[in-house]
Amino acid sequence: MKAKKRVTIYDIAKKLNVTPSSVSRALNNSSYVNETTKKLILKTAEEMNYKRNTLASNLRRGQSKTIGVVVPRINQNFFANVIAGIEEITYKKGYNIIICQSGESYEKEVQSVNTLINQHVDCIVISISVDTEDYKHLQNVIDHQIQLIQFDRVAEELETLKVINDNEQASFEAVSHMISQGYRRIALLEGPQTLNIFRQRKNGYLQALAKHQMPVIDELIAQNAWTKELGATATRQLLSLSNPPDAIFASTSDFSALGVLEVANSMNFKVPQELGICGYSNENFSEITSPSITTIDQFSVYMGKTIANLFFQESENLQVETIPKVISIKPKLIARSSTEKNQQ
Amino acid sequence: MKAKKRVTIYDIAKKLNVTPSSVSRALNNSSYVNETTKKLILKTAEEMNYKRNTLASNLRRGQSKTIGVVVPRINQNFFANVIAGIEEITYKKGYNIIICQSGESYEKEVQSVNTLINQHVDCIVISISVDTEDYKHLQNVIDHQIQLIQFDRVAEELETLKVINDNEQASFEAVSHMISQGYRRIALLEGPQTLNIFRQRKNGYLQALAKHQMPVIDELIAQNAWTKELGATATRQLLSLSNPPDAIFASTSDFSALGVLEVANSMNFKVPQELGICGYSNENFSEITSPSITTIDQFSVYMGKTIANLFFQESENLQVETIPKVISIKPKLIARSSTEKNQQ
DNA sequence: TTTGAATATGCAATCGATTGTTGAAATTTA
DNA sequence: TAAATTTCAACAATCGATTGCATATTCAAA
Repeated sequence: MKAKKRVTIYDIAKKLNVTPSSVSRALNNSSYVNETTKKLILKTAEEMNYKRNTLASNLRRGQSKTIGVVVPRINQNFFANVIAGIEEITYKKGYNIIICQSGESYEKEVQSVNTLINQHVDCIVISISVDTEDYKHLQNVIDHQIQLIQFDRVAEELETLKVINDNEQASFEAVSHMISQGYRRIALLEGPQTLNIFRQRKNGYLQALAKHQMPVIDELIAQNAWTKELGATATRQLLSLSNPPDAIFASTSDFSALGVLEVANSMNFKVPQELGICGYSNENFSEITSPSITTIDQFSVYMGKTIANLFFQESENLQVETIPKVISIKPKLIARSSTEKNQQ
Repeated sequence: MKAKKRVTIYDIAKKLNVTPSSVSRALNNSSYVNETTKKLILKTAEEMNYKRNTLASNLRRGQSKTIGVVVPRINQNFFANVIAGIEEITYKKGYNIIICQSGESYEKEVQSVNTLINQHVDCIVISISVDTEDYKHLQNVIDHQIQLIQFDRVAEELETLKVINDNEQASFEAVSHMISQGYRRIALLEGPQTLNIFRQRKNGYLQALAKHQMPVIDELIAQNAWTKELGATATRQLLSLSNPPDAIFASTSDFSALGVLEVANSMNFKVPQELGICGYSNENFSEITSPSITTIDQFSVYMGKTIANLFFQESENLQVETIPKVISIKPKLIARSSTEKNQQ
């Protein structure tokens, strides 16, 4: 049994003794077909189990109705949520999304972007990897007239559409909250400063300290503590200082905050009385640790929807050139037990 | 400034005064081109920033080098991990994946599958939604000669490639473990029985009871308790019984197990002494609740890799018809504090 | 009956890349 | 040097759907 060929508009045309043009017009609901023949064609197409070849259609039309998404990892809550949000909107408009993971590698990011350009996607949505330090591949996207939307981790100098969180503000609020709770030696676990989001979060931390006339103590700033393990290691060092911090802001993620909590427990620091903890991202587990962890919600699903809507707005709005636009979503501080020093 | 057209092989051909055929051959590294011209063409293509139009290429070649994936939700740990696993393998082979979410709706699942057929994907990987009760759309995939791989939640009667967990065995082991820990009245939170995985987990539960000559008590089996909220509600009822259970197996997910834990705490049942709890899926939070929750790891990323590898094996193996094949992955029981009755 | 408009359909080019066939030039062999 | 062979490139068809233009048909108005 050899592979049957798929049914094409030619097959339908032949069967009904009309031209492929008419079949195509009928399927696209064009007005230039007789109502009767249109119905007949649609009925026959249905019967013959015809499926349009989107490849051919897109080639002819010069668009693909596809959006490419590049993220470091899809099995990371934040990114999975953003993608879910994007998909929810694009689906309704009949668009598909192609997903690529950069795995935090520059090489793979470039390759992913190239694949998407080859695929003639109508838009590329990207959150860059830690490794990414030059943006030729992104410039390339623009040069190919493909809409580029950066989100969360963005290359600031590139003038593209951006959907971001106001990290600095959120971070500022988190640290201010800790100060108002009575914490006085607040340590910072910072992420790789190549990523703008981590720079912004550090800024927010510094500004909150400044606003409250508190000194910046270098030994309380731990670099590159952006996983649970690295967070734990950094915490071990911090808590071993002769004058240890009374609070730790794990600005990178709730995972590192979790590392902090575990080390604090094992070293017998009482949370939140002797050590306040604040994380970032509102991972689902942060609510159920004991004590529950204060964190920052980024409205990730909403962010995804915003990205998709932005794309559709821009593509309907037929300006010759896109005006670089930045949509900033204000994250929300979620105060929980891990910073309730006052109440104790 | 009007949109520049993209560079095509014709542009390259014209510039170098050769034919498009030669350009194509050079780009595909065919042997029917002179080594010198090949190098020249490749160099020029590079300079002109040429990107192959995959649409045209695929149309001509009759394949798309694309795999479609349909899952209920992508921002659910298990599915996100499976997808990550698939992507890891397909990426290396130069394949793309297109993701669709069914959102547990039959309608949307059918539409997603149709879109993927239209896209001429080479393979469709699917885990069906709760709502799905007929399989015409899947049969349709087969009729279109598209490789179909079902995973996790599968339509058993359809003869396709399948990658599944041995749910029954895992469930059997989990309940046996609880029995060996000394629990005697073990309740079951079951999921919608339309899904095979939930039927299998129930079977495992029943078999474990049977093996240990324990009676099946109807009032200890709670139907449709497959979210955190539903799990909590069911638990409230179970613990209010005149003769409440001394353990609850939340066979649907760790989320419902979490619901159980919270209700147990609020109703002052001591876990694990007075109430044992076992979940399913090994969500990352199950390790850090207090007490930590016993659960079952499904090796989700590995499952994704298995799926992708299976596809490539089958497509290389040029048999005329695929032999329905089922790969079963044995999940692993992870015993934690929530079932440590013995040790207390 | 003729003219004009409206409607419906056919024809053929096009999107960009691939590939089987053919023929010319270059190289090897006799 | 002639014949045989190899190497390389051109030509043209093809994948399936879309669409501008041309033509045919129908019907109504003049």
